[in-house]
Amino acid sequence: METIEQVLESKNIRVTAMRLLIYKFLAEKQVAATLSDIEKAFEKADRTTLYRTVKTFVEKAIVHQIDDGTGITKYALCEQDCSCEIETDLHLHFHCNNCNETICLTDHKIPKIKVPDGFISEQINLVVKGLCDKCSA
Amino acid sequence: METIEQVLESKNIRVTAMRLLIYKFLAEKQVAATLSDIEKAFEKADRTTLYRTVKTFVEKAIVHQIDDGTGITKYALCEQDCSCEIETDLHLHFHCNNCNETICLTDHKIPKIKVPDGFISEQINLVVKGLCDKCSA
DNA sequence: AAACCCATGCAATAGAAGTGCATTTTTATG
DNA sequence: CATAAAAATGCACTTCTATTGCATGGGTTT
Ligand SMILES: [Mn+2]
Ligand SMILES: [Mn+2]
Ligand SMILES: [Zn+2]
Ligand SMILES: [Zn+2]
Repeated sequence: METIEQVLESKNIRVTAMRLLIYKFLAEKQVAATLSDIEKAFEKADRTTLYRTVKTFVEKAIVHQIDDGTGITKYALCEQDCSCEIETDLHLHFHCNNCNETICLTDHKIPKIKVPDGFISEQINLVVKGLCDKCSA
Repeated sequence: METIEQVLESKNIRVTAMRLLIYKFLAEKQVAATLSDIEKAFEKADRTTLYRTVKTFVEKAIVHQIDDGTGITKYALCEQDCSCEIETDLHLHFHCNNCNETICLTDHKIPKIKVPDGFISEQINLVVKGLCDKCSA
């Protein structure tokens, strides 16, 4: 089992207190977090620091960025050995219209999508909206 | 062949000069338009009017709203008899990473997506990014 | 003609995202 | 250990999209 420090170092991310805290926050959260969620969790810290920390995580590919259509970017830790870049590895995301939370469905990969002749597919974003398991009962 | 006036009236949208112009603008455009595109096309008109006109069109379901992941909402006329709401009728959208335009692939319906037990799917947003036919050559 | 509804215009606000620069903290180097 | 360099953090400010309140005015209805 890798420690958080090891995860960060393996991606050439300097270990700082703030980064450890944010990583842990994302790891414990079962749903994708907005920057504003992170702000609320760390009120002492400056917004810019949180913003840049998450940005670093995204650039170094330990966090992926989710556009669920709400207009607010969400973030979630990548799975181990995830290759966010590779099209065939991407999972789909579910956004609950009731509780407003967004969940990574890491076991549900995106099916092959056909595009017209002449078009070249590089990335795919697939978001399903509806009711999550907690809200559908 | 329905006139624009008839289209609007059939959806209980009052016909005004502005609305006819915006409808025509969207009809002639081959790609999805941003509010800012519409602004540039009608510099004499107030932004709010354009905003509310498009909003009306969306609410009355003659225009659909596209979130292509750029963070800027795009708009495109619905196909005739389109039912934007119904999951099975939705087409996918293509966003070109080069020319930055977004295109409705109205002939490419979204495949059936499986979600985990307990989740209820109501809408699906599928955006493919890459190179469009004009940019891939 | 009068009353009313609704589209339009203007001004202001909200909210997310991003940037420049000063300061502090960490790391590297002698 | 002392010091210089590099990187992270904090604060202020900006940009850009989206949205709302309120006044005005044109068209519709009675
Ligand atoms: Mn995810
Ligand atoms: Mn479309
Ligand atoms: Zn829910
Ligand atoms: Zn293109």
